[in-house]
Amino acid sequence: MDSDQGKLFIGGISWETSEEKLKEYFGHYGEVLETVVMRDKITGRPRGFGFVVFADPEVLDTVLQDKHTIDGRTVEAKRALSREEQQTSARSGNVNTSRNSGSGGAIRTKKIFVGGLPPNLTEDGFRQYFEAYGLVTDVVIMYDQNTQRPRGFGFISFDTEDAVDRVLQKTFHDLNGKQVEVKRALPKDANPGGLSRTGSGGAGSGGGGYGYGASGGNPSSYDSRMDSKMYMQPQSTAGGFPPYGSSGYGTPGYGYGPANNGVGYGGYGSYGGAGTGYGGPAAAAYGNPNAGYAGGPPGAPRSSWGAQAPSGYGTMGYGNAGPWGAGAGSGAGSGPTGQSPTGAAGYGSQGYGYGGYGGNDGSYGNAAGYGAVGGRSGGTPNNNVGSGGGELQGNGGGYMGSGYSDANGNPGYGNSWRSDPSQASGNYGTSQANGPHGGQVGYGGGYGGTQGRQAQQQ
DNA sequence: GTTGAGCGTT
Repeated sequence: MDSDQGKLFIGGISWETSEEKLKEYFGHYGEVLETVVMRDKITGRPRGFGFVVFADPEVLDTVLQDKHTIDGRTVEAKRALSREEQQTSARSGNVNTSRNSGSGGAIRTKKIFVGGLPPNLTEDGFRQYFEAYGLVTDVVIMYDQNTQRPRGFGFISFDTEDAVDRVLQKTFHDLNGKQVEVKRALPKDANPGGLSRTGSGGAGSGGGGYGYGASGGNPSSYDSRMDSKMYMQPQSTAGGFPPYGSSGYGTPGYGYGPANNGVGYGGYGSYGGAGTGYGGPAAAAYGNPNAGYAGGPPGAPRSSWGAQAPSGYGTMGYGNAGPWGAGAGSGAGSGPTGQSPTGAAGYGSQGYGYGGYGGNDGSYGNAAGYGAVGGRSGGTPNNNVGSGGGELQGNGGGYMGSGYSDANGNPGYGNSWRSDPSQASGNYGTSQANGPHGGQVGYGGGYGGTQGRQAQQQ
């Protein structure tokens, strides 16, 4: 972590040792930017350790080789671990590795948290300094609600992530001789939890959903859409979304994603709700991704998620889930847990969503289109269906009816589908099972088919 | 006594 370059952890210090003392002592090795002695928040009693930050990280090499005795105690100096590393138990000696901060990182935001602000700093002064890095769209200095005293931190928003990256090139900035520390702003409101509810609840969230989908594969666009709501931040909060992260989302961006997803989904959900509206949010991506998923909720597929995740996710099923099969859907939405298991449900939903989607894209307008789709999907995945699908499409006509049956190939959607777990369609089937949406189900299937079609036509 | 703390409208 850049911010921790030049930072030493000093353990075992005397309770008598102050920041000043540390600074004086370590100042012999080089310029000390900051020292801190950690104290108990409540009692104020020193906790026996602190930190020293050198302007020049190379000084550490020397310091680390020496023994240090301060205030009569032999203290231990080590490279400071970043908070992230602390929690992840990444204990190797090299501190600067697993960090995604800064330019190279996948996570980007437009807002920066600025700590260590001098009390007398004005927003103007604050802004003027950062304007050197890009267009500043917002400046905030926080004050205590009661005392109106400056709280020592604030925020700077830029119009581009690039500007943020530039600022983050270094952790400490000198505002007229004062040192401030910059970090990416935390998600103010990114609570993984309530997502599905929230999202699905209001159709209004649709907008959010949109953004999401779009950004799905592409972290950068993310913020722009959700704006103030979500900020990704590399640190501890990430923990909040363990599942995702672990699953493969792997990249930080994704990990966070979940939170977002919640939102995004919501949006989708609304789509589904629309029922008619197939609208289409869904994306082309579906066809493939879903299939994979649906097919094998359990084991293998998982990995696939990872890869496809970006696109697929967004769209997928969450949204749908909401509307449709409440049960399943919500599960997925809620998230983390839902992942694999829910996946099943969710997927099914997805199918739906797609369907709708496809409808839009493709044909759209026609009901027929749907029908066709339905058939299609069925067909594609399954042998039998195949034929059916084709027909349907051609007809356009029987959207639901024909489509469905065909797709299933069998009367019993749910069952038949299930029989073919491996297939994407299978999932759809499942979703269909939900019932109300059965019609939609058809869609889902149709969707996939449609896509193929379109492609062919084109 | 050995790995931090501050995160939002003004």
